[in-house]
Amino acid sequence: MDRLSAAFSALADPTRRAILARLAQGQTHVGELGKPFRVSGPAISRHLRVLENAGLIEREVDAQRRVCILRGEGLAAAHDWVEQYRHFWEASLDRLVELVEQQPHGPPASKATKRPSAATSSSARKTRRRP
Amino acid sequence: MDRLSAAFSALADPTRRAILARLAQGQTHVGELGKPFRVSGPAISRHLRVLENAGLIEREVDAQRRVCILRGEGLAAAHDWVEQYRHFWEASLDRLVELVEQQPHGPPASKATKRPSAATSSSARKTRRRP
DNA sequence: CATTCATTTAACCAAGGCGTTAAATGAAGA
DNA sequence: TCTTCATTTAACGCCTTGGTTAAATGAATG
Repeated sequence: MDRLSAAFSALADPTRRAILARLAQGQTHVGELGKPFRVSGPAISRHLRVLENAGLIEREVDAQRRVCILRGEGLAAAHDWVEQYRHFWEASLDRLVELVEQQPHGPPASKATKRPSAATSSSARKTRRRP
Repeated sequence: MDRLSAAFSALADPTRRAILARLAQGQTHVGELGKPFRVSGPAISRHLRVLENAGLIEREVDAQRRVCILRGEGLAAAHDWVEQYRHFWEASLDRLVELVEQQPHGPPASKATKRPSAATSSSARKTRRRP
């Protein structure tokens, strides 16, 4: 399986995403990682293997414990792939904003009833297009 | 299955990613979409169903043809999730850049042998952190 | 109306994913 | 060394996935 597919596949599981979220706050050992979930040890162990194979985490031996560390680089490829499509959802949000602003009872502090271009109105979103 | 998991799961297949890439250039019908792949019609049909259930595409009926349209908004959640981790891979790239710049035979036009902070050297990457 | 084209549904199979419990491994500590 | 703790491996079951072929559906066309 290619690296990109492996990453997306690993991210498709909520438990694994939660594990990554936990590791984002700092490294921990396997037992600690498994605590929040009502699954057996072996199940956690396999989730970690999946994450490791996808290049999203790394494991280090600390005596009888195995410490897991987030490897953010593994997410870069997935990020870049999705990033290519950013303009598609921003474009449709622009259309939505336009539509709302065209309504007779538009947003309170709105000065214009219709914005001139999609590029300007896309700034309505949290994740902005860079200027 | 939650929406985020569905999106990541849909993206985990190279054929489906290729279909999305094709749709990014414009809408097409099913037959056209399936041409590049050596899989049967039903297989393509099911890939499209997966993409549709994940909210990544939309299908419209055009006589005997079914036209597929990319729905970029479906990628926004996946993007935002991964985006949270951006600082992790940028941080490690910073460390790499630092390491390279510390070498005796560093990059030609380099002025300093060691950069002061991670934030500044992260600009070495294509996908930049916003200021 | 019969045929053909485009696509989906049905039925099936092989492979893989995710969970379990039981057993193996290996370091720490009594 | 014997025991205990932390984790992994092995072996099993179940459900999903991705592919196939054959049949159904439904619009277009002769």
